[in-house]
Amino acid sequence: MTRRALLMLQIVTGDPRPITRQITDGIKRQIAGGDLLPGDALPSVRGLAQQLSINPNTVAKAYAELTAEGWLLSRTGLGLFVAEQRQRLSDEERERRLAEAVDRFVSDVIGLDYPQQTILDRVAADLSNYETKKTA
Amino acid sequence: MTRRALLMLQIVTGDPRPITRQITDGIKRQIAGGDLLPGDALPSVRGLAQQLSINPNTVAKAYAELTAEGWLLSRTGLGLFVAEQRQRLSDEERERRLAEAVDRFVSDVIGLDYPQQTILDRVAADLSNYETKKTA
Amino acid sequence: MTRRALLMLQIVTGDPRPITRQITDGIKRQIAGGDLLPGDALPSVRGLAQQLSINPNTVAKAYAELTAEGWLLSRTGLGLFVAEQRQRLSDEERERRLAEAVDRFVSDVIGLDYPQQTILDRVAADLSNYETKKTA
Amino acid sequence: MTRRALLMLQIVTGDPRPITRQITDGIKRQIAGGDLLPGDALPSVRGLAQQLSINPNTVAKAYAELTAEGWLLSRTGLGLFVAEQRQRLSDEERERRLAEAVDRFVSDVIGLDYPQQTILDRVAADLSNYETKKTA
DNA sequence: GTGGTCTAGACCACG
DNA sequence: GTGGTCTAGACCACT
Repeated sequence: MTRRALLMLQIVTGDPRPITRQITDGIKRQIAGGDLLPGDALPSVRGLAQQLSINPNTVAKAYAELTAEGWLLSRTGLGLFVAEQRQRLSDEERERRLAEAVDRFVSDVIGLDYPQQTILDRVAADLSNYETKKTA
Repeated sequence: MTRRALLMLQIVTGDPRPITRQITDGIKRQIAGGDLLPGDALPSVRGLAQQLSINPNTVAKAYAELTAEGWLLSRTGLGLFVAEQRQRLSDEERERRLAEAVDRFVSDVIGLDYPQQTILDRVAADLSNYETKKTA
Repeated sequence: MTRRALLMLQIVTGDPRPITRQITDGIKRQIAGGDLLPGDALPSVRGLAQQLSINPNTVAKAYAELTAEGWLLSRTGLGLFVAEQRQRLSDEERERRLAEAVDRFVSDVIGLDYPQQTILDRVAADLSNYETKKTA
Repeated sequence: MTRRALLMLQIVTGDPRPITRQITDGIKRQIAGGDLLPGDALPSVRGLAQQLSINPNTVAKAYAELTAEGWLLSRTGLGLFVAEQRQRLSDEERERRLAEAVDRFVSDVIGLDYPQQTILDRVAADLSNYETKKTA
């Protein structure tokens, strides 16, 4: 039996991230946080597009990216489902991506004049939403 | 007396960041890290463009952004200098930028499957390069 | 100095593969075969679309897939370039993909009534186009 | 005397192949491997559909494809049976299919960075499951 | 009904 | 000039 996910997503027009990114980020977080479990069915492309009042192609693109990255699994005619999570990337690639993300993040927050600890706390707070739920 | 900065900058072709961003990031980090001091003069647009083998327009754009954000100060006829103290952003703007950066960062590293502590350590390590130098 | 690649590609309408796949396959083979070297610039999206008489979006999609898979590197405003090849996938993922490809291939050729050796020779012939050139 | 085949088939949800393809592949392999012999009766459309918990239309479509390709033989009122000998495809068609399969396979495994010999060994191993049984 | 592909054309950021 | 995003609508295969 497959659960049909509700997907609490909302598109924010003022968000600097492109719509596709907002969708992929939202879904990744829900999977990482345990709100979406492997095997769960996602809303249909057309359905989510209507719900968010955006073009179906935009949803399809977001879904395609998540599928390519191994988060989702497409079963033609049936729909899209949350995939079993597995380690797809090599250690070198993971390290490279972490380094890149850290570099970008630090460049972003430099000059905002926040104490280092404040920044770390904020990251930890956001991050811990996922660590804990996944192991629960 | 004004120091004429050397600007140890290099454009990395493999870097996903646009060139403008690479320049602004590099300069911001050098100022935050104390390698560039208030009053130091920056290389001329043409000079830096030649040094980096890129289009002068790109350098000019990077300088313009840094000036707009208060990192640099233009003294007409003399060139650009590191500003005495940066123009403070409003608290709302600072908070907005921090939240956005954290959000993006967490989305980037989710799914890389690193322990939370590892991620925090990496951020702290990069961040502390600047904290310490600034207070020194 | 960057080479601007010629890209001997042609779209075959009778080909069962979608156009996007024909493009990605063709480029992957040229990279794997050493006809395209890291750093080489690819034809522009619009240019290749015109050359192949297809929609620019189709080319863009093919390029985007190759970029996501690490074959190409996008430098906004400059164009797309052949990336340095590195091991992006974990050993488990590589093994999984190989197994899947073998399984599909065998299913495809079963019942064609070719001797096993004939099939292997054909695979070897195609495969060796790339192995040898890469090490050369 | 006709044997009623058991058909050790199972639909794998994680499989990227459409369900119809999973069925046809499975049956073809069992025939090629000698597990299903000419004259053996196949499970009814409804029975197999129920056994696999899938839509009867899907089973019917798979059976229709196999019948069209000469693997199965329909005896009206009695059901479907494994054909005595498959209808031979034209040499041109066989060659076309082999070339297409090889082309696709090589495109799939390029970039996985396996030594050519490893790939060939894997294909040979899978392939020999059928060659040997058929000649035995 | 489902997702996937392709076309067409507009708009934006970067160099 | 470059690629990237989004919209709109047509067509196909699979269930």
